[in-house]
Parts: sequence; structure tokens; C-alpha cells
Amino acid sequence: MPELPEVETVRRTLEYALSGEKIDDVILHYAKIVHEDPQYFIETLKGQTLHGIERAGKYLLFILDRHVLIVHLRMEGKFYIKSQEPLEKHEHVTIRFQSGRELRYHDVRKFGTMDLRTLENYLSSEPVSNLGPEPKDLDPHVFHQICQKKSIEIKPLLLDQTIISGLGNIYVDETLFRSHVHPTRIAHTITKDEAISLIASATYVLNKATSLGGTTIRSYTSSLGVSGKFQNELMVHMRKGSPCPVCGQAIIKMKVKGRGTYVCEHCQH
DNA sequence: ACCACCTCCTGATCGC
DNA sequence: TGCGATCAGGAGGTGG
Repeated sequence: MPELPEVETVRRTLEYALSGEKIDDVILHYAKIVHEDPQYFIETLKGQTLHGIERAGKYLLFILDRHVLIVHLRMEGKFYIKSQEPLEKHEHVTIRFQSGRELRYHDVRKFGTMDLRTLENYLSSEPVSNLGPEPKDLDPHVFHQICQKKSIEIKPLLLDQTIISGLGNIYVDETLFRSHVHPTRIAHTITKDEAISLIASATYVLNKATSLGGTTIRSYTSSLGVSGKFQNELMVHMRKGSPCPVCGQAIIKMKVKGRGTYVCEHCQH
């Protein structure tokens, strides 16, 4: 499931590979990925040149002449660069460039999304406008003040992209573990020191994972840009029954607001 | 305004 | 062994 580090890894790879390419045609094999009217989407993209790729939280932002293509990979979305090979199962969008190369969007669960915005308004309109700051840009004291007003558990708060962006289910478990905070703690019980620690842990975990190219949990055949090494660094996530790397007690798996959650009951309070 | 719950989708895994 | 049921989950929508 791509979170900030995986999306950033994809961003870097695609930007390096595709900057300067001009879009020749767009084919929607499964139109529901795209929120716009299909014909509008296709005709708007045709003829525009890709100048670069930015990222906001877990969104990829393809910067074109006049528009920005906003992509969210959700759980299993990935991109491949191909040259007119036969369409494979689960490939839902093809963007063909004048060079003959094609950017293929592949998504088994069809959960990913694509939106078009203009260069003028993409930052001030949804979905980007709804995003809170990334952990590295969030003042810990401001974060603590937000926590004090909330009666929800700390894990779902950290997953709320309007409050803090970039964390998903994997990195939130790792962040909580590093800060010794139990995922079911009610947000307003988080102390100032804990809030400071959580922001530091989230920043560290995302930076470290990004430097390792993200986390590859399911072994897919190499997805473009996403064959990271952070899975070797995971302390709790996906480690049910394994000894806690700090105290040795077995990691347990529980549900928190419907999300599979890994925790060391001895280290996290 | 806030929060719990539903929806989307398919392949993997579970239970009998 | 087979097959239906359940699970996984990010974010937007709905309804209390």
C-alpha cells in the first residue's frame, strides 16, 4: 500500500524517466478510475507536455502545460512504462507519448483515482487543498493543541490526512512504536512530550523509508520504482507473534477502527 | 461539528 | 480437496 515513501519513490523514478514527454493519446480501459468526464479527460491531456512531477501527501501531481493530473495510488496502484506491448490484466489507463512509450496505470483493486485541475487552481481545490502538513512541516506544539481537542484514538488521528499527511497503516504503526504510544490512546491524553516525540518519529520513519525506496511487503514482480528495502526495518508492522525488538515480548495484532494494527503491549502505553 | 459506519474492488486466506 | 465466506484497506460519502 503506497504511503508517502513509496509515492515519493515513484515520483522520482517517473519524473526522471518521463519529463519532457508530450502526450499523444490517452486510453481509458476502465473509466471509473478517472473522476472527470472521459472525453474531457482525454481531450484535455492530449498534446500537453509533462514538465515534472510533484507530490502532495500521497498524491502524485503530473505538471503539464496548462493542467495538473492528480493521481492517488490507494492500495495497489502502480505505474509501468512500456512501448506498446499488449495490454495486461488490471491495466486501466494508458497514456501514450509521442516517443511511442506508454505510461500504464495498473491497479488490481481499482481503488486508485485520477483528477484533472488547472495549474492555477490545483493547490487551492480538492483534493490537495484538504491535506494537512506532512510530519516534517507540522509544528509539534500545534499538533499537541490539535490532539487536546480530539476525543478519537491517536492512530486514526494520525491517519487523518486533513490533520497530518503522508502516513498510512504501515508507518503509523512504526511511528507509534518508536514513541512508545499505544494506538488506542485517546488523543487528548497525549502529553506535550509525546506529541513532540510522535512528530519526530513520523518524520524519521518517513525519511528513513524514503531513503530506502519505500517498503515492499507483497512480492509483486517489480513494480516501477517500488521495490524498496524498508520492510527489513519494520519493528512491529506485519510482525505478529515475533519478539519485540526492544523488550522481546511477542507483538500482537489488534483492530483499531477497523485497521489491522501491530503493537507491543509492553513497550506502548 | 463530530463520529460511526458504509462503499468501492479483487485476490488471498480462512473455515468447515 | 473444494468452495463459499471473510478479510484487506484510503478516502469520500452518508446518516445519526
